[in-house]
Amino acid sequence: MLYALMEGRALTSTELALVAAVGPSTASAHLNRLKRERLVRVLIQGRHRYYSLYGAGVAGVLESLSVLAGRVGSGLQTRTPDHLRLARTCYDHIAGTLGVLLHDRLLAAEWISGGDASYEVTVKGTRALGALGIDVEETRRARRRFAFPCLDWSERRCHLGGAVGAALLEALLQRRWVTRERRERTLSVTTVGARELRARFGVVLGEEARRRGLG
Amino acid sequence: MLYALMEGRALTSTELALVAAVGPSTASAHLNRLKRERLVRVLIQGRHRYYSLYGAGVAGVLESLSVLAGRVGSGLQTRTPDHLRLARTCYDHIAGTLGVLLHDRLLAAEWISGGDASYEVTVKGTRALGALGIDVEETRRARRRFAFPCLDWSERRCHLGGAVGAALLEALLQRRWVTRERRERTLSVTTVGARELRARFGVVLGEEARRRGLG
DNA sequence: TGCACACTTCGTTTACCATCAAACTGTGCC
DNA sequence: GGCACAGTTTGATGGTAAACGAAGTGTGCA
Repeated sequence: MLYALMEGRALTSTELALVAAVGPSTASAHLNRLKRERLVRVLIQGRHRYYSLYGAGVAGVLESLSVLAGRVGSGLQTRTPDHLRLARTCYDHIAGTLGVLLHDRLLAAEWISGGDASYEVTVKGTRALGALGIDVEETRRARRRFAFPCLDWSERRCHLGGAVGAALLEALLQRRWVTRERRERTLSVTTVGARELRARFGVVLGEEARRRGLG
Repeated sequence: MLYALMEGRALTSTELALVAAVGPSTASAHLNRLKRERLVRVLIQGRHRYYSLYGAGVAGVLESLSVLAGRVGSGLQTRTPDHLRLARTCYDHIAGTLGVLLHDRLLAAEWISGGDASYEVTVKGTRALGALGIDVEETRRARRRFAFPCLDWSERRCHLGGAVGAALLEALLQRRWVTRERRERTLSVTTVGARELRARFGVVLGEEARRRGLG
């Protein structure tokens, strides 16, 4: 949860529960404790509770801890379960190997452009996404960040976040190119999905075909 | 155990068991885990196993954690041994009461200026430090942070970190105004040092004269 | 007014981890 | 060789904390 908050955005308790892959009641207990110990602060707005890191000090410690864990573990730090590494959701968009590959292809094909803090969707991209049933102009009107590079936890590279990323996930789910696993953030790529992703995006998930059987 | 090792001395597993108030077998289990995770290293000498922190990174994280906990814990935090409180090194610069006092004097005398994230050395400061044998321009070329306020673990106030801080410690050691204690991060102020620090910086370590005898 | 939603509180269960005693390994010393 | 010491390994035990479901509170929207 704390690392999720490192991105700077304030997250609701439900979102944090998803991130941590625990139930809402469990998340609530944890967040209460974190609040009591002054590691997070909470902003109540209507029926939402927005949690964020308490201050720069906390962020600093987390940063130094992660550096230590990274430098230290040498081998064993990337102990992310395989099913989560391959394809999963990050909030409401696609993360994991699949997310990163898609992101890179979108950039290479010039569907999106820019970088750093935010992306734009090109004319070419608008047309191509339209063909997938995504209305980019409508997406643009959502009251949230439009498109941005979101650092991938397991891959340490970027995938596509924001309203466009969410719309893309929606579209892939709609067409059943990917499906959600129950009670997990894990995504499965279907047989059709694997073919289409390869045809349309040039994305090949080598290990995917094998693993999908395992669930 | 880790905080006990923060003093710099290598401790045996029995000593660490005493510190943690657990049985030797429990301590052994914990130390094994810490070793596996590269938080401590062990040096086997005869039938003794000397444990010490794995590196500066670990010490840094512990330091920052304790600072954070200090803000948090409210009551019970300042149980720092006196010899460490007075004067010690923090990586390669001066910390403890002496470090904080020096820092405050440097600011007040306008040898350094700025604050927050980093300091500059003023013209006046460049001249004054030059008189101590410190070439500020050369220091500036070091590939590291130049000068910054470093939060002091025991004092909860800032001392001077970075290349300038390191150069200052070097200069004081060179002139034997302070000396290193064996196997510790503790620093001792010599008789000459006490006089000079008072004359040149207006720094008075009231308790120092008394304590220095104890070593 | 009523329902959906966000989130919390409560009570229970379960799994895990810390701890210890006892037995074992290895070193040093007489 | 034998004893004392330093430390580890093993197996058993108990306490605790993490997790969940169910029920409750409060907010927003139709």
